Amino acid sequence: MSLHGPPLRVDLVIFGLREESLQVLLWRRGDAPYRGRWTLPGGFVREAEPVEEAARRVLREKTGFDEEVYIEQLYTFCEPGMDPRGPLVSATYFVVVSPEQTSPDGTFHPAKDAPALAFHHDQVLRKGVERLRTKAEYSTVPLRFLEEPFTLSDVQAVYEALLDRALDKRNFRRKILALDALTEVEGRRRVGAHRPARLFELKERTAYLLKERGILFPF
Amino acid sequence: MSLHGPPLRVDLVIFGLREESLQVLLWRRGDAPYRGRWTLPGGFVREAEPVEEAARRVLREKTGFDEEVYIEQLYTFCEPGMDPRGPLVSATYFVVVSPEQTSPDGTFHPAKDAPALAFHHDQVLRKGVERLRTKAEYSTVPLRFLEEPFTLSDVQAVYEALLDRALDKRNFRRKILALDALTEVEGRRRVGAHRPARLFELKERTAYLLKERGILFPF
DNA sequence: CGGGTTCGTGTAGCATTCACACGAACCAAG
DNA sequence: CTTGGTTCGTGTGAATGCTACACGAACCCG
Repeated sequence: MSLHGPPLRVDLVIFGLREESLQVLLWRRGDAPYRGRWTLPGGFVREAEPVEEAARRVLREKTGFDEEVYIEQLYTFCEPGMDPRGPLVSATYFVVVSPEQTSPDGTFHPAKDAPALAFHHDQVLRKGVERLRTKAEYSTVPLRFLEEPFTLSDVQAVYEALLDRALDKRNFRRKILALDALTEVEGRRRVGAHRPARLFELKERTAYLLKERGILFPF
Repeated sequence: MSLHGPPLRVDLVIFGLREESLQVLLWRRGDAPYRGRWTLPGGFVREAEPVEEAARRVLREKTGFDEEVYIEQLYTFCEPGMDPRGPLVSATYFVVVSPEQTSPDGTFHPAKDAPALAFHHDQVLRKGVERLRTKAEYSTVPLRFLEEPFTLSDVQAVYEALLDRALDKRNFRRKILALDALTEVEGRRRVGAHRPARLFELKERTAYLLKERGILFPF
């Protein structure tokens, strides 16, 4: 029974959508070990700081994203050998940002064929991708990739990117509207010489899980 | 950036099924603080010990359960004030045991209307119950409540207990068998003056999640 | 005012889900 | 050995939900 434990870190898997492709925010390490390798953004938890708060702080400090993001705990890693410098506890968080939230110092990489990461971060990224995929099937979390207001075509594009297949337009709309998670707002979006599109917002930013026979996909 | 972090513990939510009611294993604290209050079983992680290994060790040492149980990480808690003695990281695990695995030193309590727990353990228990409920809908984890071999009526009883409602016998059997997760084994179970029941085992103990349109319930 | 492109909408066939009832197997007791 | 009581084990039809599919509407630009 120890009076203190290993150093406690938070590491973040930050997902964004750029040009219809799922991307993850990476940093390049400046120091040894793993100098020059890519890592997930992260940092140490301060004394008497709640972990989740630390995660939000790191998000703010290291990426410039504001607090209007979706964040949830992903998994906690602690195995000797994770970091050559010594034992470590790494609490990881899963973050979804919209393109509006910019000015990260890191750079976004496509989530498939991301480069090999330092430390245990490959493992973390894999877990994040897996989590995102299940969220895409059962929840409205993917809507957090969008800035409000958005069109139904925007929404469909998000789900198609995450599920990596085309979806039928009419069926998709029926389904997503049946969730009763969107509200139509005033105005239309007009772009190019096309019919303008209706605009929507999330009804409640908190209701993410679809209870009650709420399996969204498959189609 | 600290050279060490707060002490690291594991705390366990251990579920069992007794007489068709979901129960959770609790200990009574002998020392201050919270002397005499109920807690989840747990313990500190040793130096250079992987957390999951610590969880299995605690499970073994404090409850006598063998390693043939279902265990997965639940959530990691770390907020100042969780423990009056000081800061702490509590990695929690979710465990399902069958009635066969006995000789715990703690005692089982019904999961609904469990007594108020010490520390942050009420929070942990709530999270565990919630996790179990979703597992009951999407996975075969509930089968781990049973000892093998079991009858289909046993299986139905487990799901009915977890979902807290009656299920139709014929539909249930069709559905559970369609998962192709069970294998029939030799022999019958005969009990009382009744028609004997066929016996089954889990086909693979590792395949828990139902992919591919695998929503088990609702009916 | 005509062409090009995206937006927005209904239906019919098919598959899945649900509701529902009764004979079979067994043991115990008479 | 027959009867009674209880659990085991099984099929079908109706309703619901899912999927596949095509075309007019709205707009801007040239």
